[in-house]
Amino acid sequence: MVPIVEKMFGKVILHFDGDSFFASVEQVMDYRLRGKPLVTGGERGAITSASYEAKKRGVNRGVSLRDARRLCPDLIVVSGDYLSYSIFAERMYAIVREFTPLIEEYSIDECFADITGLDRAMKMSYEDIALTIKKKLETSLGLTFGVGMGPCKVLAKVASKHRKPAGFTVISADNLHDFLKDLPLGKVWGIGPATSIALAKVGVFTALAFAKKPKAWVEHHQISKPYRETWLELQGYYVKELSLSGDIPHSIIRSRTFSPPSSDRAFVFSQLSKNIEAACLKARRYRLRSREILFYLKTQTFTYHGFDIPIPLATSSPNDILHLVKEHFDSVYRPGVLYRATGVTLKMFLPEKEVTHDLFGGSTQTEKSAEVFKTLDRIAHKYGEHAVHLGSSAIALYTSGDRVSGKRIDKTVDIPLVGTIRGYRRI
DNA sequence: TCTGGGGTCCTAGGACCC
DNA sequence: TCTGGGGTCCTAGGACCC
Repeated sequence: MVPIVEKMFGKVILHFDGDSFFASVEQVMDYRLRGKPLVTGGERGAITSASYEAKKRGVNRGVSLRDARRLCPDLIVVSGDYLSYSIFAERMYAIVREFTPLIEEYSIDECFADITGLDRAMKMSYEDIALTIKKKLETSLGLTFGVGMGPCKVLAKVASKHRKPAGFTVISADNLHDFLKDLPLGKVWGIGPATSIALAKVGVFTALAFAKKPKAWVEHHQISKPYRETWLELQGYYVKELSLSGDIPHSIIRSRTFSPPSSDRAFVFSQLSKNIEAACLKARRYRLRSREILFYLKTQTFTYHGFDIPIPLATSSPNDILHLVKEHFDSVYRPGVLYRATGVTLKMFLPEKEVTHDLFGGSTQTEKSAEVFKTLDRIAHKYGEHAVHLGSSAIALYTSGDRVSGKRIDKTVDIPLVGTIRGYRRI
């Protein structure tokens, strides 16, 4: 067999992957849940994470809640508590960061770390370093992690997935071939259903088959950049750089599905308003202002209708944005059409301090708004995210589906700056 | 698979310009 | 009969991820 790599690898990359992360965090936080079959995702009626006790009984992601309860009558279903999960994620990053600053916070339950050269500094083998970090994560957090080590992100990820709970796997030039030879392409990070089908059509089914294709083949088939990078990484080259944290996000998205779907204009607009408030809140947390916004309505048939609006003066105040959205809302909204979700994306960020002031007083208005929202953010911090909200978000906040809970809502589509104090949120 | 929510990145092709 | 050619910028939308 022809080796697919001739030279030894240059980089040492680790991938950490929390096992059944959400379900495990729930069990750490509440001892009564330990040792019991548990799933999270109750808030959406579908499983997002299953504990090992549940998995043993055949309850997994993809199984409907109804089937899950049939398989496992004593199943415990909880709603996702994403605030707690992200606190555990922060702790995970912090522990890995004690060993190296070169860490990519990839997702709420995963990260990559570059430990190249650390063997000399720590006077340990790379394997021992990986196991040391793994142990520290597990004892500090009370969770187990799958850990993979390889010369690049793609192979580190293949490795961490290899043995499921609490595994540690190393991929090196010696065993690369064995790991890839039976690995279906669709299981490789970055290769999804569309590309799997396309490659199957030209006779490529496994990761190894793809990795071994010559350059001429890759060029001839016009493989696009992300897949060329994957092709190289499967051979053991380091191509996909870690994106180190501290970078500002490229976009902030907020969307929410509502049930039942609605064609009520005021209701749909209000949902959008609520999303805009939430997106702006996050932008302010990063001290960013946006210069472009995209809003969309999603119909019951899963088609999206959106509108892109440039923002003349960078802002993170929802009332500024809502006035723009209001102008264009009716070029997207169609009476009688049933909508199931709205969403908003803030893009083109500028750090707060770099916002330029124009000559016509526009920026002073924006600055006043910004001051108001600074105060509101302090209130929100104390009383909960939607304690104070825009009038235009009221319907969404007080309505669940078509039923209005509590007081009567005035169904106007307007944007008064400040709404009502909504009351305390229980923590 | 009758389908949450939050992201990133890439490419084709049109608009515009000289 | 074949209408110049080339560059840059921008946007929509696809594909993928957890």
